[in-house]
Amino acid sequence: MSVLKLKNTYTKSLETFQPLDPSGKRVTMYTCGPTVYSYAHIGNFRSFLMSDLLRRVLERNEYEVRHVMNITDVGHLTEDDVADAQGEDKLQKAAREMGWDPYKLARHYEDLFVEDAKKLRMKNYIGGEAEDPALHPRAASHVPEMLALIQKLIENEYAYVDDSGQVYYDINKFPDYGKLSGKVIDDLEAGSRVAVGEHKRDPRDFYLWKVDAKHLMQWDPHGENGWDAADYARYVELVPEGVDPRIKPGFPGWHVECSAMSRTHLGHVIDIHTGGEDNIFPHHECEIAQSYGAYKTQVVGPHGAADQDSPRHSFARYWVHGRHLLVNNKKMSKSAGTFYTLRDLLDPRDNDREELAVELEKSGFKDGRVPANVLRYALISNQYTQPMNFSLDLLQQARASVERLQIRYDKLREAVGDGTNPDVDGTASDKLLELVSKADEDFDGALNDNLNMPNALAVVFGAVNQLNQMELGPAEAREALRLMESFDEVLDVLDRSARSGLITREQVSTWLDSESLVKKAQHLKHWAEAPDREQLWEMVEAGQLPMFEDLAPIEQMDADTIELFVAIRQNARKAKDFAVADGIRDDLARRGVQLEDTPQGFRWVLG
RNA sequence: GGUGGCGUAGCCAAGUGGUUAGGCAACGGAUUGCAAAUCCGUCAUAUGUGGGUUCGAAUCCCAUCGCCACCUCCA
Repeated sequence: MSVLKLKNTYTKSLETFQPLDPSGKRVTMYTCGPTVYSYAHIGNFRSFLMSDLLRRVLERNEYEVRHVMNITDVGHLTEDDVADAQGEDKLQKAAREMGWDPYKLARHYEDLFVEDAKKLRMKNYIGGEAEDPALHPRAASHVPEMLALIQKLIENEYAYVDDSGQVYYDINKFPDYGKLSGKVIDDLEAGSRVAVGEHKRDPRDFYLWKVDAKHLMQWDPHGENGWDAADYARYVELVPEGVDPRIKPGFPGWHVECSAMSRTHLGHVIDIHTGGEDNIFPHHECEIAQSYGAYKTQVVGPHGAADQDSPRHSFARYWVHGRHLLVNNKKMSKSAGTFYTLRDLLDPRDNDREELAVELEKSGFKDGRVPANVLRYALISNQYTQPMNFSLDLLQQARASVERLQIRYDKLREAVGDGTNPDVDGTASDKLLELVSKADEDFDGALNDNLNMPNALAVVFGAVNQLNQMELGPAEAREALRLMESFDEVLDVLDRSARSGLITREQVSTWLDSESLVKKAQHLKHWAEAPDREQLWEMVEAGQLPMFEDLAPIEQMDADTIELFVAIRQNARKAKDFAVADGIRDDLARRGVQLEDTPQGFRWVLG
């Protein structure tokens, strides 16, 4: 097994990954999650999927990953910046515009986000993990922890309270501020682009606690006003002596939430912290400053004793940042019409994007909708260290790639069968076993090389190509299927249900010669009085096929129905009545069943 | 203005001194009643431009053009 290497933003170098856990098993990972004031867009999801990919690669390396991704539902201002905190809270602004309570708005968009995340197969929202609030902490529910941290900062003299009762971080106390982003802090022109807060000691100081009477989400640090009962009980426990009396009722700064929540749910020092590249400065820089100021968190580098002499004043050992997604090589822009939420692409017509739907239809997307697995593939298909230029072309290519994998997967599944064939338990050829183990290893190698997905996909398609050239027995198919499933543990783009089948020529000729065809016809529910065999043939021969008009919709297409039409079609083919045969195939296709003639028989695929 | 990054065939995208990664598209062939799928082949000895170092450069150096990001809300 190759060794996982990651590009650490902090050191700007490729580092071998080693967890902090002495047993070398457990890995802690924190991702800055969405601010839930609107729909998440595909750029957000590219970033979150990078974290999902990293997590899956860690699991492939047999680590047990505890992945926390927060929900920001308070404190993120419209004009947040390094020097001052002007502007309105993003959530509050959106809530005001919709005439909603900000808590309601946050939960609304959080719920929608979770729906989207599930569709994109983000593992931290699949299964039991989705239900674990500790893995998806909400900022507004962690005000006790944030105030405790703020109090620590004041006690340690890394923060100060101004006349109005607000709290600021004192940048000058932390010389390492700027180490993550590589910024020379003196170069940040003090106050030139932002209004200097009157009460700040240095214009670059950032706020930890803000006082604003107009703000709807408020907490009183010295009483029960604004508190959820359970949170307040925890607060009293966490800060029994109370916080600095000068702090006035208000709300927390954006940066402080991640320091507090990652510590609460993952511990003092964590292994990996991820986010989008825009988070590097100032958000993550501020998180580092806060955690160090309050708890003196520091890490020695991953390379062992040599680093003991120069610990980094960071609470995360590896910082991993994804580059942004662009459209037409520019940032997404609503005014330029290049802004896409996930929903816009999955279901444009339901989201008032008729033009987009038409464009997608032109590109061959059925009903103008992009399947979620195709979007997932597109968003993870290049390396996270490169900006991604999103386009319809990219989506089309992703669709073709996913289809190629799906077709191979389906055929392998058919070859393995339902497990009743005793040959499945046989021994696969050495050649096949070698192919499988090499592909699996190369796939690891590519992913472990800083998540090099293009190389990993080259391995996948190389293996598919080789498999396509081989005649596979059941035992070989079984091994090959395992390989595909192993790839898909990371990619997660395949439909793994039994969605295809093969009807042999022998089966069809049996049906044609027996009453079983009529039985299949009678199976169709809409025939109150099913035709007998003779009537059925009359209909077929007359090319009437009236059953097509009101055939059951796709969800009700089952094996019997498909088999009936395959038999009828085969009869027409034998009679060289290709118009009827092709008509049946086209009709089935419209109902979501692809039919293929192969030397072995007739293959059907749902989808 | 400061800092960082990128320019690889029609498109996407690896490769960071030495045997034309891979995918998509298009076209030709095999197969097929027609399709679909699959295979073989073509596009392809491609690397923004101009120099330099080297036996050898997409890869290193210099210059130059173009694009992007962060520094200001952002994933």
